[in-house]
Amino acid sequence: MAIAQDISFRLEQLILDGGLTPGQKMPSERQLATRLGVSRAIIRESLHELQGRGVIETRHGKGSFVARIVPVDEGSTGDSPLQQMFNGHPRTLYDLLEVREQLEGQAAYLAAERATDLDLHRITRAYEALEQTNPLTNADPDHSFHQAIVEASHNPVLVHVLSGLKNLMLLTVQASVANLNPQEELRKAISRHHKRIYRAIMARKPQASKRIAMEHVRFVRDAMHDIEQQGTSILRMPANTPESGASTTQN
Amino acid sequence: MAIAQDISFRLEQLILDGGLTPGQKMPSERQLATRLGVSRAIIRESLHELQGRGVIETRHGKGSFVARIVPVDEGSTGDSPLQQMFNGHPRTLYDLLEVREQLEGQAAYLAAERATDLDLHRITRAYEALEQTNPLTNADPDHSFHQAIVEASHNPVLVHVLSGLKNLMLLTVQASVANLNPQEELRKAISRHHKRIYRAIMARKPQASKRIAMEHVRFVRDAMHDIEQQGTSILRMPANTPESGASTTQN
DNA sequence: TTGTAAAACTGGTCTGACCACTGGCCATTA
DNA sequence: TAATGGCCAGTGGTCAGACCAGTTTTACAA
Repeated sequence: MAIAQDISFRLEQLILDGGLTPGQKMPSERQLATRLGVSRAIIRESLHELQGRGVIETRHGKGSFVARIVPVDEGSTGDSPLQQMFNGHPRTLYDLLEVREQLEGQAAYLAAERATDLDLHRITRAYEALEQTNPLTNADPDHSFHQAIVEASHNPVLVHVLSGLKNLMLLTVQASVANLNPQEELRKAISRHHKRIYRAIMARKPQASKRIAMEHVRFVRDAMHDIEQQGTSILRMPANTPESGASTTQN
Repeated sequence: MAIAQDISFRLEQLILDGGLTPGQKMPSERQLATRLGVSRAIIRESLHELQGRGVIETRHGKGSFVARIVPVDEGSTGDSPLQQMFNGHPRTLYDLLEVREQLEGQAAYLAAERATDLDLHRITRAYEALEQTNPLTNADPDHSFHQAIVEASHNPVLVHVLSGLKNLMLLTVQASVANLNPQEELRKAISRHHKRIYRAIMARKPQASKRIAMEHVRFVRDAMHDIEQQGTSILRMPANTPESGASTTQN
């Protein structure tokens, strides 16, 4: 599929399914380009499409904003309490992972329970590809692995929600923390987690799969939390950093 | 006015005023750029906007074509890709509740753990209002109750995701099942659940809150499942159904 | 403390390059 | 002759970097 279409789809999904609320400001075009790993031209084309659909509004020098949707006939609340909560309460990566912990756990559980032979084969292939890469420098195989598991849950809602959260992460994370800090120890721990998750699912042990998957997310969450607390020095990237891979923390 | 907007306006004029008819091919982007005296980037952004409005369609390697369908004028959402996903997918309600089970559980857990005095007060007020209504005929208090709990989790991501799922339910559920079938027994069970959830949160027992909340959702899920199995007659709603209340299974 | 100018954002536009797909032309081949 | 295959020009798709034009924040001078 064309990238621009994919991007506008993801942006719309993000807006509709819980990422951004009406009136809220979207990240700048340059930020979006960086975080989604595409050029600014693509971002602009996608934004124009959403503009055409009335999903967003753009103002020179200020930014793009989610359009206030006037519901069909509802004489509804002008400002949802939700929006207020969001504005004063910047969502954090921590919040995201708190939710993901539950969903990834459930996905692993269902995958262990419902996976077909084809699903297991896909998971295996993704796992093998994963073993040969450094998850901290290249998030793609990592993502594929988790994605395969989620899809094996055979719950489209779960797939959908987790996909939305992943997009949210791309927009939220202020520079990927982990992949700028390729700590060998962290890498090994994550690798160990993957192996355990993989084995539990292949052994069709739902409870174990769930437990391990949740532990995994919690581990990543705690690690990020620690890193954030340690101070900002870690976040400084060298001026000439090659964004090779441009991977974000997939965990 | 921004050039891109001007261009897309002129292009649309061109189409509407008879310059081009539906199905007809438009000049190439490079030609348009030359003739209108702007860069190709602008042309592309304008075309994307028209694309978003459904005025044209673009095919790689071939060109852009005037869309055959006459626009409904309103920026009415045709079919969101999401909705498509759920059309013809009868398991969806079940899938939805499967996900909600996890999230409502987590919300209850966090609420019991993090709720401020104000949060507890809100929950109490919502609960009291709830006690005086029949949740099967009026979903609003029910919704408020659950909403108050979710907000007390102080996790905006959780709030958002659950809000999205609720919207999804409104789109998905073909007629609310439960409230068409006001079975006294069901009503009492749900009421009992609410009381237990309320008490567990007020007592600040995270684990218990989570467990009970999950049981609650699972109960509703199973009930719906049973009802669906019993035959479709229940799902038929009168043609002229007033969506009054439009309450869906809030539980 | 207050004003104002500079700096640091944001979106708007342009350029020129390269990739990927489509369709037609044409030589080779069966 | 008819079918196959490669070549090539045209078209949309994407990218990087540059500069212009509004907006907001910062910092310094009065």
